Amino acid sequence: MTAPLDTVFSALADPTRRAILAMLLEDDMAVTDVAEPFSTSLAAISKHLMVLAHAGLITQEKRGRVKWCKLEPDAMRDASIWMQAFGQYEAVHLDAFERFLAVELDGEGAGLPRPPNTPDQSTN
Amino acid sequence: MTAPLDTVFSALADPTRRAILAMLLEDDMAVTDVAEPFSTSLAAISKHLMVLAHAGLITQEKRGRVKWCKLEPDAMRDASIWMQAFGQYEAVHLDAFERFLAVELDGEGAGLPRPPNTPDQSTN
DNA sequence: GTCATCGTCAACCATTTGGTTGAATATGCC
DNA sequence: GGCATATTCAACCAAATGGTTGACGATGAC
Repeated sequence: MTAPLDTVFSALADPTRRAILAMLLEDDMAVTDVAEPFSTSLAAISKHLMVLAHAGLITQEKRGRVKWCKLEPDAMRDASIWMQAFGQYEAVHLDAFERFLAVELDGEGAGLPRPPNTPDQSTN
Repeated sequence: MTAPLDTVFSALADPTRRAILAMLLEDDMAVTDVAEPFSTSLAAISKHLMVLAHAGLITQEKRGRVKWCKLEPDAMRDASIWMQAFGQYEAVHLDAFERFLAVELDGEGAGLPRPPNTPDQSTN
């Protein structure tokens, strides 16, 4: 159950959050340690982490009094695939790509080329 | 001069805007035609188009009294690459996609990103 | 010239977002 | 128990976002 594209893309739209994800690429981290390099308050970072967790981009596990944050790169998969439909393939290749998509994701939520008239996926 | 990741990701965070991009995958469209399938006002769609243009995801050209919108998939490139930096460590699930990629397209340096450590681009 | 069409602008509104501070809740340590 | 550490909660604030409506400037058609 990957988070909706809305949630993932908007989580990624903030530079602080992207920087946090990059930090977590190295290793799991405690909330306090995540916050350390930033000049913003701990509470603000805590909120950012909640946004990331809500998007599925990280998971958090409390061990003792420390809450560990773990990167979940899989959560980017749908968004990444969605983008590649545009970024790498010109319309020529689209048909093949759609076939791929139909198998890989089931349409819902991807909002892809399924012709117009599907302005939205309710999951906001 | 690709738009900063902030701008691109936040442009993509809205379902209406993603739907618009998907429509433009088919063909260039006039503003009025872009707006047609949506229930929101033309002015609202016009704003969305401005956001997309600002992110570089589309370009607009006025011919006569009609303003044509054209998809600019290249603008997603940096964002796409950024995301793939995370995906590459658990490429297992991407196998199918990569096979598709290899067959359908010839790399074009589009290959997977340089290793982590390129968390962000300062250009905000 | 007149009229309809295309699209944006301006003013407004409600909601969300990213930030702050200070208090509160766990939990570990001695 | 008492204190320090780790994290969130609550209340607040300013700015941004997505939407609306009505007026307005261009442009094409007749």
